Amino acid sequence: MTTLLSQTFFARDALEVARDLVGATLRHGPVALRITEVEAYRWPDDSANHCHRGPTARNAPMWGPPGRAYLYRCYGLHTLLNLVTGPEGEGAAVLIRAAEPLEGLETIQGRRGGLDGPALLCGPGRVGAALGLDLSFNHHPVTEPGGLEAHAGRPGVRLVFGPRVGVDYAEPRHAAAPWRVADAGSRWVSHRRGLTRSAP
DNA sequence: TCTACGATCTTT
DNA sequence: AAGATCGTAGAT
Repeated sequence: MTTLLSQTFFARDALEVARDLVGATLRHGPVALRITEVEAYRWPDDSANHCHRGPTARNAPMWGPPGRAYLYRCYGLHTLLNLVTGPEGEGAAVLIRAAEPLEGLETIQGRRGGLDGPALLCGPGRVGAALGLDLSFNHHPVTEPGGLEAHAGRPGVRLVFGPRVGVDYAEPRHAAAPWRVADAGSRWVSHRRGLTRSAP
């Protein structure tokens, strides 16, 4: 049996939540995924964060209560899933970058054109596709039963850290910050290069 | 309104 | 190495 993560769990600094989300489970219908790689988009000092320039229509979910979904469309085709962190009124979230399939493999493969192996779930666009998400999931509470849910996993995962992917537009100190977190022992991790044992 | 482009992935 | 493909931000 598993338990839903609480709103309190998400009401912390994005980096802390990111560390604790690795190993947790995402569920949506027949699909269950074990989170293996995430990135923290922190508040207030993070120029890579979508909220860095203040509220907009797109980033509205990030300013809302913790434990909600923030989805956004990237490059016109990929739907990227974030989980909102920190207290309401602060714009922070954790991007889900990769996961390992636990249940619903056939459903995932159906959504991904029958692919197999880590290519199925390594990369944030693939995670969104595997879970069958779209922008209508914005604001959805993953701390409540029904629809997309986040459940606690087993603690004690060995973690590795590194710079976030695709944030070269940010200030160098933010682009280089080791705010990407992954399961050291998992093969379901994208861009393994750049990850080290040293915590930030 | 208009324009440029992105927290990406696939194919060449 | 480049194309797909569109919502959004920032400019006008």
